[in-house]
Amino acid sequence: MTKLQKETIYDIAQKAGASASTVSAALNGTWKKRRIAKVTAERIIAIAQEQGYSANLQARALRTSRSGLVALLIPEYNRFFSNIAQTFSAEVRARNQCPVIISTARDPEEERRTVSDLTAWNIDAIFFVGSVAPEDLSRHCTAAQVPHVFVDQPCAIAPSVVTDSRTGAHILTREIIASMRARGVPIGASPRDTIYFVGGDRLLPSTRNRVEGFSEALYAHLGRLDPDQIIAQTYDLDAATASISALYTRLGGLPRGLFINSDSVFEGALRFLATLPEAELTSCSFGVFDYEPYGQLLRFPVHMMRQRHKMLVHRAFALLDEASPPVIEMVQPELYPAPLR
Amino acid sequence: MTKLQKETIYDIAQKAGASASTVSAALNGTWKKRRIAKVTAERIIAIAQEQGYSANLQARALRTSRSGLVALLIPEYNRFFSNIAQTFSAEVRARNQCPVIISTARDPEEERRTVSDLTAWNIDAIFFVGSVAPEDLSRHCTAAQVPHVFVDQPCAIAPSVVTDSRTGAHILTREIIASMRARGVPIGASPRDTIYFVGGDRLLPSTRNRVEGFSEALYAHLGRLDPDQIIAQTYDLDAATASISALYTRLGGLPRGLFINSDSVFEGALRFLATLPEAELTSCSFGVFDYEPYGQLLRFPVHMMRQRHKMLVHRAFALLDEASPPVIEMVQPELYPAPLR
DNA sequence: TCAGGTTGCGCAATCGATGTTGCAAGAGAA
DNA sequence: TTCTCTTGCAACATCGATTGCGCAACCTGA
Repeated sequence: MTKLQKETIYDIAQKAGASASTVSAALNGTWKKRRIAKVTAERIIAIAQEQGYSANLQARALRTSRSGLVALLIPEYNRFFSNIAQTFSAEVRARNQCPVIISTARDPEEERRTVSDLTAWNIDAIFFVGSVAPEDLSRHCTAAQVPHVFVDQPCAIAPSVVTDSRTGAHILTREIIASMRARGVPIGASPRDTIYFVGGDRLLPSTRNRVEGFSEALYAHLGRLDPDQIIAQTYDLDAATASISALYTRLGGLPRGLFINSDSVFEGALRFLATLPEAELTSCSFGVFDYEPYGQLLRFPVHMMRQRHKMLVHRAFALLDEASPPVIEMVQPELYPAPLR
Repeated sequence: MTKLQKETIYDIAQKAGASASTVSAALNGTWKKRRIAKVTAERIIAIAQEQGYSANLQARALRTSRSGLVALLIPEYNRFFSNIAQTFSAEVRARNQCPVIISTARDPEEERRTVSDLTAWNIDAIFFVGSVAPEDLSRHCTAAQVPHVFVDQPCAIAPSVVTDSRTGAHILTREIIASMRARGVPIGASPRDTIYFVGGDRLLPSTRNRVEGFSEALYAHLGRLDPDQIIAQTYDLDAATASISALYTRLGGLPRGLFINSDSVFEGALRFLATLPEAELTSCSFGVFDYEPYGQLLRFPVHMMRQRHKMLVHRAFALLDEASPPVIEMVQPELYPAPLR
């Protein structure tokens, strides 16, 4: 082992009998531009290698005001966001930058603080996934001249890539209806003989669109829709448990159809559902707007809409690269129907 | 909005009619030490606030050689690691530092590169979770004088906090045995009438310990154990699917008991299991060394061992804080028996 | 009134990498 | 031989915050 104090380009310069600027040029690849002799560059590179030199990135970032960091902000670590994170990391690495992933717990204050932190770090770009207050964040980034994109939750004043929630919800709802009909449910005959929408935050565009798609599809089939059928105040897991439980009490049993918004809501719902006898569960057709592999193995049929996380991320990078104006790009989700039994 | 060029302490200094050093002291709280008048400090702070000033963190880090960043390295984003990440983030925030989470895909090369990157960023501390080559990484960190802790996968030369896999596996195995006995399985009567251990990498300590706990418990009950019963080369999801499928073919059906190592292996296994008729599944007692809430809702009974992620993280911070010597601290996991039906 | 102490703050060096500018040595042309 | 290019490299200022040091003004007591 060498160095107690970390090595600098000056140390390398001394060892190579060159100046710091020459070393810098040799190591960061600009030596050709700067007319450094090939032999000199190679000698320096060899020495740096053997000394295990690595540049002080703060110094570099301070000088160049570019950090090589790209951040991803997610609300929490559920399956969907984790998938996004995975794809994101790979993509950033491929570009020779460093991915930084931070969860902000759906807290607007936390989001703002994090963005401030990141801009203070001279972050090169920020990806916002499912953020709560897009416009506000976008303004911050613009002020700090940080390129940014929104994923999954659109922003009116910045490029965004979102799942086509409305179409997806429409299709998923029709799937639930088909499943109910196949089981001979007299749709609309009683308050229980219809579909309820549970979870998410109505104030957020993605939930709003899902509610719309759901409503349209159900209305198209039935000609009416009770506002009671839509329970969408929060993505919170515990709240989901409570909602389903309350619905069960109110209806005197499970409804015949449930549209569940997001996998965390599904997980919350399952906590309550687990307490019910099997027959109750199999009498209800479930649709989940998210994909959860375990869903296909449950004791009751679950239809799922999978968001294409890879596509979302790829398109987001594309928009960043082309320094896109504020547009909203749609990506269609994929239906995973319940397996037949 | 203000500034196109970002503000510096010099700008603030000018506006406050003070020097940069005074501004610096006022803003970072050292003004008392530096005998700056309270009124001066407050005036400066007020101006900075109203200008929306935020310090250039590279400059600070360059000068102080402390970045305020704390990193967490995880192999991938599954449920367990995501939980760890969540707990970690909260804890780091509470300490007024910035959490950075990076997944390294169980690739030793990637791990090394990431550690180099991080030390180049003057990272304040690194948490390694489930890392593949602990000693090597630890040496790197020590050379770069970066405090670090290992979680879930122990390191011989650095403080570590791990789940007591051996005891946990022992208990889980006994639970599987009890479940088989309750169903009247003649344990040991035929190759199918026993338990198989699937998944994980035997070369890694945590898997090795689980294999040991498993073997002990089974041996204690049966007095013998066939090496064939242990299939542990990888955590890979696809490989798990293949392993279970192969096992099924080999035995001419599912075994009566399965010890499944980790949730990703479980997910892989389920892909194959989903293709089997229900009766096959309910004839097997499952134990999973990980916790997956959906597990309790599957069409067959699953016993689970939950790792206490919060405790793991808390203890890891404690070891860091006390600049602990290389010790291995154990945390007991919690049994989640299959719900009765 | 003067030595000694305290209070309040600014000067300038520094962290390590970058890039502009300029200088010297050699190659070719006249 | 002298003059112009080209090649190869070093000096030095710079990015923005931090911090050791020192200076001036004021206070206190003798």
